Amino acid sequence: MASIDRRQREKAQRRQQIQDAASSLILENGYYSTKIEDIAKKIDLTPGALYRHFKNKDELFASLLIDALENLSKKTQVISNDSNLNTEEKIIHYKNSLYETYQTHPLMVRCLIHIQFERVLSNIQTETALQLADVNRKIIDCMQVTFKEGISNGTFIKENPLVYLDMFWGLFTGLILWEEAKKDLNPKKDFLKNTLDKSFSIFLSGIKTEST
Amino acid sequence: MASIDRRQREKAQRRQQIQDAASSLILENGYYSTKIEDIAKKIDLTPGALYRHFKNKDELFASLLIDALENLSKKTQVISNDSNLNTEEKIIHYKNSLYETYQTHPLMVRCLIHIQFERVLSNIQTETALQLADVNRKIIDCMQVTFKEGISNGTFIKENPLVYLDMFWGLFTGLILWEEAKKDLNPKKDFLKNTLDKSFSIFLSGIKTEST
Amino acid sequence: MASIDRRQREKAQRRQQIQDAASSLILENGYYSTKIEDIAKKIDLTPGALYRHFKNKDELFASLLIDALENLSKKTQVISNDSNLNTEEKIIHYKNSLYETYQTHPLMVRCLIHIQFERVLSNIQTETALQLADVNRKIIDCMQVTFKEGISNGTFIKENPLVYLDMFWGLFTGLILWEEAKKDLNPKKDFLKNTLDKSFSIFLSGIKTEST
Amino acid sequence: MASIDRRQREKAQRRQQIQDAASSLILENGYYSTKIEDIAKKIDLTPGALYRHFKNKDELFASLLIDALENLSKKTQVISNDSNLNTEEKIIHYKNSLYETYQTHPLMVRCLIHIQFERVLSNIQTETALQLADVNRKIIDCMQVTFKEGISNGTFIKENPLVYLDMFWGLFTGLILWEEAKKDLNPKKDFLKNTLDKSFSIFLSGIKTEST
DNA sequence: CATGAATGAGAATTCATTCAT
DNA sequence: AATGAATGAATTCTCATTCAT
Repeated sequence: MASIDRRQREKAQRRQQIQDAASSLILENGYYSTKIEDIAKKIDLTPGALYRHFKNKDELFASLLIDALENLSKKTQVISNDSNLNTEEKIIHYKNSLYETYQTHPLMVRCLIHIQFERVLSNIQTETALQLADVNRKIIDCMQVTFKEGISNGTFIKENPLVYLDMFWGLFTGLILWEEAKKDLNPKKDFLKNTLDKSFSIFLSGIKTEST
Repeated sequence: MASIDRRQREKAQRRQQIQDAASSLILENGYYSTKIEDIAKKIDLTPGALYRHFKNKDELFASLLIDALENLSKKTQVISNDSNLNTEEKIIHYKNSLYETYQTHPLMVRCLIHIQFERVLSNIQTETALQLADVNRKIIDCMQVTFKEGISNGTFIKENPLVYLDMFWGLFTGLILWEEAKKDLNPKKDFLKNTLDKSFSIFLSGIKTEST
Repeated sequence: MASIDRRQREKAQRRQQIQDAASSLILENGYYSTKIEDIAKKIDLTPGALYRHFKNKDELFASLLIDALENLSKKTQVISNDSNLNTEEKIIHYKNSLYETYQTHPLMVRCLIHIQFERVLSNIQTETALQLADVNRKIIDCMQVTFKEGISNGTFIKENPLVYLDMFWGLFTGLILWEEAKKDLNPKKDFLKNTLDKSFSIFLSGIKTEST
Repeated sequence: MASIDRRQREKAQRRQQIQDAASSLILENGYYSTKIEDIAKKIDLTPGALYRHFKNKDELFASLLIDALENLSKKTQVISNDSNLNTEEKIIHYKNSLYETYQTHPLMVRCLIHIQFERVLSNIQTETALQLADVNRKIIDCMQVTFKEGISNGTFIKENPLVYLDMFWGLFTGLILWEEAKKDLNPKKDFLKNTLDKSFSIFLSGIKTEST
């Protein structure tokens, strides 16, 4: 029995190993340049072995995305329900969670963009696609509730909460993209955290009512 | 002699035709799904013929990007030097120019993102790469001057002008991405203009000094 | 214009060349042992070139079958409508047509069997599948009419005409299989024609009424 | 000692289990779609374990065939030597034995066809190949004797007995193929027995002399 | 200039078979 | 005896690019 447990643990570890290798290679060389063989080689395996863990390349890539989003989703729920935080603090915590997730799963944004722009991941099972859509929706819903809350309790200027939500996501995604691009040119320094913090502070100061 | 002129004009037209076809196909199917043969077929040409006009696929794609950026660069210069506009108005004009460029060259953002994220266009000549970097820098520089100007004339809160510039670009890029993704889900309505306007208005209200 | 004609002719010739190469290789080595690369090599092409003429391997193989069956279908129609032939003669002509088709398209039976037994050709377009089903049905229908005719005009013993049709086809297919198998062991002599003729003569003598 | 016996019994059972699984999967999905892993999974075994019982895939498949043919061979001998049966009855009993064998070992025909048409089982040991050829020959010989007997005792029209033998086998194999193919289209009813009986009755009535 | 068939260098995926545990 | 992860050799298919006509 214990050995079954160990087997499962080893299997899960191998899966994680593959995901890590894929993740780092995508990050290094980009999505389309990352070949199954490269991933395999990175962890001293043969390409065929990967197919024991993932049905195909797209499923492997989707799994990276799902893991990142699920991680983020959990954090978002906690923040949303935390009665110790006021609305403004929640938004700041959301931003920090996004940043943390990005730090540990830098692929999140990259993958999201690819899925959005390239009709990528065409070879995934319906179940996987649903899983993706589901976790995605959960995060959005959760944040939208907070923006609505802020409007009704007078923290934020009256406006369609969707505009705030869109600006929040757009700002985050765009800054990641932008700073990553700059990092390529000058890899020594990482200005992302600083720019993110300042930008979201401007964002908040732009949507808060006078009284606050 | 006149016939040489005509020939050159025809050649330029052909080039434009190819760019338009490439542009619309990339927009429709994504960057990686757009095949040389598809582009050729779209304008009743053959794959081989494209190579008379562009050295290779990457050069063709780079040319799309350069054209869009040059278009934007010109507009940006004009705004920057327009003494009838105050600083805030200039920012709004920049945003509008970006939006116009995006409307006529929707690939700009898409391409920028690809170049940033995919280390795409690896197969371009040094000259082309320099051209790209150059026009890119011109735009950035121009906008940065305006943000600096706003800080020195008291319109904007004192801050590193690069933060404003980054937020400006990040916000624009991110919103394009975000709204395009949503358009896929619900293609009926296009909320981009509205969200852009409101977001940049929030942005401005967040960076302006009390007195303004 | 003439050159367009020539191009089309050349293209058709190439297509035929591929079909011939595929046909002879399948015959030699069997269906599953026949690789795209072998076919290409046989006519001094590269694998990729085949895909200009056939969407994929299954489509190529299906085309062989369709060509053979269409060939047979035409002959069958002619026989069926030939008022100079009595019913018994028509059956003999059907048999001879089948044999002729088998001689020029030996794959027909082989393919039919594979399709029947192996759920092969899973990768064909709906259109191709319909084409196959259609030509198949035409042949069967045509022959069934003749058997019905024979029963109503008193040539054949009263029986479900489908039984006669099934026996006709079964006998033909089975003998091909059987004699081919024996040819492997002793390739010098070809007994098929003789065995076919005698067997169909026994078949006819078994279904004819006394009076005939 | 008894435990050695038991061990051998268990081993034989395992072997049978594997054969049954293979048999039913080949029948369901076809020869080429049946993977070692599927067979193993079906009886809660692992791929590696199968190799304790069969040297390789081809040997496993050959064993199925040999078993079926040996079963048939025994029945054929009994019929051939049964002095209570006249020649015609023997032929009918052969047909029924074939049908029974087909019912319990439906692979027989399928395998035979594959071996004949696909040069399959290329990976078997000489011994296995000889075994196959041997049991095959036994059956043929046995039936040929009966046809010869029928000719000499005046039951059948004078003809090369090989023609009768070929027609007998061809008819049986062909009908199996044909009816199985039709079963795919309309799985509700099984017309095989009826068509077989009627076809062999026509066969007999075609080869019998007037006097019988 | 244009053609378009052909190339050639991959890339993903499959699977019988092996082997350390 | 059994496990099952891993191998490795195929095999199908793709596509930017070239080149004889």
